[in-house]
Amino acid sequence: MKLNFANIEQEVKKLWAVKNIYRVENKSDKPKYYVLEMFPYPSGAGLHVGHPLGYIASDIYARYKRHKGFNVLHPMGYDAFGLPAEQYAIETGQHPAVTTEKNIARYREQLDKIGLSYDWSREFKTSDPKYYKWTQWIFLQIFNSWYNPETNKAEHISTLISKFETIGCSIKNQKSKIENSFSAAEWKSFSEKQQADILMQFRLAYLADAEVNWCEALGTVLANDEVVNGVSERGGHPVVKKKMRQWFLRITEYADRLLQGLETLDWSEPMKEMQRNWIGRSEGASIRFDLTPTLSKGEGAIQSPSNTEPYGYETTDAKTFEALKPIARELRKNQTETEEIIWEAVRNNQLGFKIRRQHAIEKFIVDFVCIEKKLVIEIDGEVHLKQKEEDAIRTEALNLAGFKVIRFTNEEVKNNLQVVIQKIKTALQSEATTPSPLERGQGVRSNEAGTSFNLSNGVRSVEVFTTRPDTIFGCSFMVVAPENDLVNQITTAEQKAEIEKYVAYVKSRSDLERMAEKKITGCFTGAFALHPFTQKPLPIYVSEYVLNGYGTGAIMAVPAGDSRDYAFATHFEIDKPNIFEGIDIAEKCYEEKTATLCNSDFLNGMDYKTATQKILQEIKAKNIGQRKINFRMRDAGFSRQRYWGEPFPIYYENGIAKTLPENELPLALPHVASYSPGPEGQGPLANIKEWTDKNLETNTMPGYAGSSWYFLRYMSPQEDKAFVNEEAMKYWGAVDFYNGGSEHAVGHLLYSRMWTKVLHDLGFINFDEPFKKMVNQGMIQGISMMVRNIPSISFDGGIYNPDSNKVENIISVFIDKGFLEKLPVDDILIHIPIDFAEFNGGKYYLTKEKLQELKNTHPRFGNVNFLTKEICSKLGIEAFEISEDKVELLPVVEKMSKSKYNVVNPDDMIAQYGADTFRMYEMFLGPIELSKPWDTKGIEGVSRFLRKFWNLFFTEDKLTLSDAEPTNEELKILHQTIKKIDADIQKLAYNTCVSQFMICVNELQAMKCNKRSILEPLLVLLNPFAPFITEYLWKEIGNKNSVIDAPFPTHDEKYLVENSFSYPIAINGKTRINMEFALDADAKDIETTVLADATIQKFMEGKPMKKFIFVKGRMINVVV
RNA sequence: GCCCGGGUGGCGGAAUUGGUAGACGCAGCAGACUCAAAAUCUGCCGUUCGCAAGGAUGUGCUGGUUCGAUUCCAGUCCCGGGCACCA
Repeated sequence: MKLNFANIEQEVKKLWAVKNIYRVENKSDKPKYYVLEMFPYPSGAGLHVGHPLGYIASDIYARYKRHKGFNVLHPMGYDAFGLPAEQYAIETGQHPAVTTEKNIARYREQLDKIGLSYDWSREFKTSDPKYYKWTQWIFLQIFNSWYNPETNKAEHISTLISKFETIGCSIKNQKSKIENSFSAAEWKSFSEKQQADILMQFRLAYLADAEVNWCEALGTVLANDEVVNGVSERGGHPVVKKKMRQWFLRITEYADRLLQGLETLDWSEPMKEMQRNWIGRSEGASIRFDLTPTLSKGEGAIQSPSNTEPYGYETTDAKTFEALKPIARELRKNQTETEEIIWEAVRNNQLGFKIRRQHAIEKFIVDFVCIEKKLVIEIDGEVHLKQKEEDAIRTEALNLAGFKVIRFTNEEVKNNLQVVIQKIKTALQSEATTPSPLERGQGVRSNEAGTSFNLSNGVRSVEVFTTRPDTIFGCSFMVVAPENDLVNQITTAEQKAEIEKYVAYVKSRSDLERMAEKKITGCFTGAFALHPFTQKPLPIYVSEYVLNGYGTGAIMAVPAGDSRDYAFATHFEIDKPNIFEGIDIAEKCYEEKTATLCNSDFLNGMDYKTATQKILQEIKAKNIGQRKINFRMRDAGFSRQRYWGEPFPIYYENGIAKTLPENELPLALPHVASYSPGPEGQGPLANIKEWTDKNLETNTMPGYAGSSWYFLRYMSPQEDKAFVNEEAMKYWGAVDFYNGGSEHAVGHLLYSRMWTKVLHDLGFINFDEPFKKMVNQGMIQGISMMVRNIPSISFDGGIYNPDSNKVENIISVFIDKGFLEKLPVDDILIHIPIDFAEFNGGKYYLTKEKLQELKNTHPRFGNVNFLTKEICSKLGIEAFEISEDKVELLPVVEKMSKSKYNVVNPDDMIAQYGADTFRMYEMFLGPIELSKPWDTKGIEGVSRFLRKFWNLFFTEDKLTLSDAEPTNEELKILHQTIKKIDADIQKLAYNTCVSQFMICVNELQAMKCNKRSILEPLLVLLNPFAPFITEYLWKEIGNKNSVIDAPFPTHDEKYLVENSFSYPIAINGKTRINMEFALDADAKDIETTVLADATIQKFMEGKPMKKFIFVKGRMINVVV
C-alpha cells in the first residue's frame, strides 16, 4: 500500500479528537511533568517554519515523557498584546482585538496541522479580559508590596506603614530611597500626599521619571525598534530623549536572589552566564572625592542636626525657613488670580515635575519653584522701575543659589496660558535636575549613592563607584557621564561652550552607538577634584564611555589598571602613573589582579586582596566612602504609551496613585476612535473622556506583563476566583521543561522569575523559580536573495544626468557584481522574494522572465530594470559587455521575516510532504540549540525514510506482519536503536535520533524484516517524532489503545555485546591499517602480533619502538 | 564596544567529549529496472598527486600542550543572537 499521509493525518486526527487523547487532568497516580514552550505572539504573517522548531522539540519531549509513564501537562496559548497589532491598527484602522483574533485563528489552524500533543482545553490569550484581570490583580499585589531587607522578601506595604507608625524611618537602618529619616510622630503629621510619596519610594511597583524616545513630529513615544539611526522609522522624524512619569518594577531588590537562584536551576551554563552578566553584580567601594576649593568656594555644607547627612533638598537654612513659613502659608491662602491660574496648570505633577508655590528659597519666598529642576517661576505685578530693580537683585541672588528664574506678567498668563506653560515645560526640560533614583543607578545598594551636593553652596564632591579601590593611587583623572547633572554644576565658565557642544553630540547618539564607539571622545569640564590621599588635583572630564545609569555615573580613572582609562589618558595626554611592581605599562595597561602594588603609599607591597581590605578600612576611617555592592541591572520600565496592552488598575486622586478595588477588575480596555497618542504624548487612552474623567492611568502595561506569569494560568485556565487554583498549583508546581528562543535569554526570563518570587514571598505559590529546566532553541534563519541596486538610480529617484546635473527618468537598475567597479556609484543591496530566484550551477539568478513577473506582482518593483547599454550611455559610461538577460543574486542568511521576503510557510511543507516528514525534517536539520538556515531541498531524504518505514509493514497492498522469532541481527539493530533514541532524546539530540532511525530502517529493509516483535517497539520509539503514521500503523496492527499510552521500550545490553574489535593501528599517530582482535585479548599478545605484522614493520622503517599505546576497544598507536 | 553562541566536504550536519574526521541525509556522477519518465535499487563522492596500489594534505587562521587535537590552552579573524519600549 502506498503511504498516503493526507488520509492518515485526517483519520488519526479524528481518532485523537474522539478519544480526547491529549486532555490532561490535574490529578493522577502518575508522577507529573510540565512541558512548556514560550507561547507565540500571533503576528499577521502567520507561523513560519522557524516557529514549530521549538514546538516540535518540546512535543517530542512531552510524548517521550508520557511514554515513560508521566502525567504530562503540555499547553499552548498566545501572547496577544503587543506593538505590531497596534501599528497595524494605526495603519489600517482595524481594531487590534479583531486582527489579533484573526491571527490567532490562523496560528491555531497552522498548529493543528503539526500534530502537537497540546491540551487545547487550556488555551488562552493574554489579551482576554478574563486573563488580564489577573495580570492586573497581580500588579496590584506588586504595587501593594515593599521589599523588607530584614526578612529579605516582599511583604505587604501595611507592614512598612506600621513600622513608620511605630518607629518611623531611619535611613541608617533602611535601604531607603528617601533623603531624610523621620520619626513616628513626624510620619503621622505628614499629609496623605507626603505619605503616599514616601511609600512610593518603597513599593515594588512605583512611579518615577525616565527617559523615553520622544518624537515631536509624531507626537508620540517610540519603541527602540521604531527608531532607526536616530530618526523615527515612520517618516524619518528626529527623536529625542524626553523624561516621562512611568511605572517601574523594583526588580533590583531581587538582584541577589535572582543571582543565587540560578545555582538551583538546570539551565545551560551560557544562559545562566547571560543572566549573571545582566544582573551584573560587582563588589567594590563608593568613594567621595572633594572638589577643589575654587569651586565650592569653601563655604561648607549645611549639616542636618541629627546626623551627618547633608540636607539634600533644603532650600534655605532652618532658621530662615521657620521665619518664612507663616508668611508663605499666608501667601498661599491669598493667591492672586494669575497665580491661581498657574497653580491649577502645574500642580500635581501635571508637567511631570513637582512644583511648589510660595516656597522659601534662601531669604526669599518665590511664587513657584521646581526644586528638583532648580527652576523658579515668578509672576510680576505692575511694572515700574523700582520693582524692576528689586526683581533684578532677587533674580541674581536666586541665580547664585543655583536657581534659574523665569518671569511672566499677569497679562501673559491671562491672555496666553498655553504659551506660558509651554515655556515652563521647556525650562523644566532643559534645566539641571537633581538625580532621581533612576539616574543614580537603581542598582546602588547604599543610601549614600549618587553624587552629593548642596544647593546653596554648589557642588562639594563627586562620588564614584569602583571595583578596584586598591588602585586608587593610580588615579590621575576623573570622568563623569555626559548626562550626569554634575556636569552643569561643575563646568567652569571657560569650558561651558565646549562641554555643551560635547553633551549635545552625545545626546544625538543612541545608547547602542555610544557603547559601540571605538573612537575616544570626551571633554574637560575645567573642574578639579582632590585625590583623597595625595591631595593632588585631578582633572574632571566628561566622556560617553561612562554610563550614567551605572554606579554613580562617575568614575575615578586609573590608566594603569583599566584599558578604557588608559586609552582615554593616552588620547588626552593625561599622566599614567604606574602602581604595579615590575609591570611595564608603557604600551598597555594591566588589568589582572595578580601584581604587587607600588607608588601607592600605605598600600605598597600589598597584593590585590590585602590592599583592597586595607583601602576599605582607610576610606571608612576617613569617612569618605565604604564597601559597596553594585548591580548593573536597572529597574524595569513598566509603562507604555500605547493602547494595546493591559490597562493599569490605577486612578489618581490629588496626585496620589490609588488602586481600583478588586471587585472592579478587570478594568477593561475601552474602545477608542483612533490609536493616535494623547495630547501630551500619553497613550491613546488619554483621548477618551470617560477614562480621563475618572483620572484613570492612561499608560498600559508592556508586552512582558502577561508573559511573566502565564505558565501558572495553564494549570487552571478556567479558575475565576484566583489567578491560579491552589490545588492545581500545588499539583503541577514549577515548569519542568521550558523551551524557547535564546533571544529571550534575559528579558522575559528575568521578569517571570521576579514575578514568581514576588508571588512566592506574598504566599500565593509554593515555589520561587518558574522554570526548572530551560532549553534554548536556535533560530531557523531564512535565505534571503539580495540584488545589487544603484541608489542614484533608485526606486524614488531617477537617472542622474551629469550634463544637466539633474536626476532624470524614474527607473531602478539591478546590476551584476562585475559592473560595480566600472560604475561611478555605490550599490545597495535589496531583498527580492525568494521564489523569484533561480538556482543554476551553484549560483542564484534573477532572470529577465522572473523580473517581469516580479514587476507585475510586486508594485514595489514596478520601475525596476536591468542595466542596459542605453542606460550606460545616459550615465556617461562607456558601454561594456552586459548580460541583459539576468543578474546574479547574493544569498544571505538572516532572520526570517516578511519584510525580507524569505519566509517559508509550514503549511506548504505539510501539504507537500506531510506533517510527520515536516516534523522529522525540522529535527533532522541539526541540534535544536543552533541557528541554521532553512533549505527545503533536504526534506526529500526524510520523506523517503518514512516511505521505507511504511513499506516494512506492507507487501503489495497487504499488511503483512510476521510473528516469527527475530534473528540476532534484527534484535541487535532494534536494541541499538532503542538505546540511542532513549539517550539522545534525553540529550535533546533529535537530529542524531533521526539518523539512527534511518540507519535502523535501512538495515531492516536489507534484512527484509517484517517481524512484529521488531516493528511494534519501533512504532513506540518513532511516535514522538512521527505521531500520525505511528498512530495509524499501531491501530492497523491490531492495537486498541493509542500508541501514546504504550510504554517506551527498554534496551537489553545482551543483544549489543561485541566480542571483537577492528583496531586502527597507527604509527606515530598516523593510522595505517586495521587489525581485528578479541576484546578480551591480552595486551601483550596484541603487541606481539602487531609488531610482527609486515605492514607495520614497513612503516616503522626499522626504527626502534619507543612506546606501545593500547586503548582497549579504541585504538593502537606505535611510537618509534 | 560589552555579553553569549558558532565556524568541519558543494549543502545540513556526525564524531561515544583526547583515540580511524566526514556517520546520516541532500545535491552531484555512474549503473540497474523502464519504450520513456517518475518511483525504487546498486555503486562512487573532501582536496591533491597517481592508470592503479598507494602517498600527501585536510575541521576559520597562527602558535602551544600531547604518543595522538575537530575536541584542551593562548592569540586572532569572520558569522549569528542580545544589549533594557520588537516579541
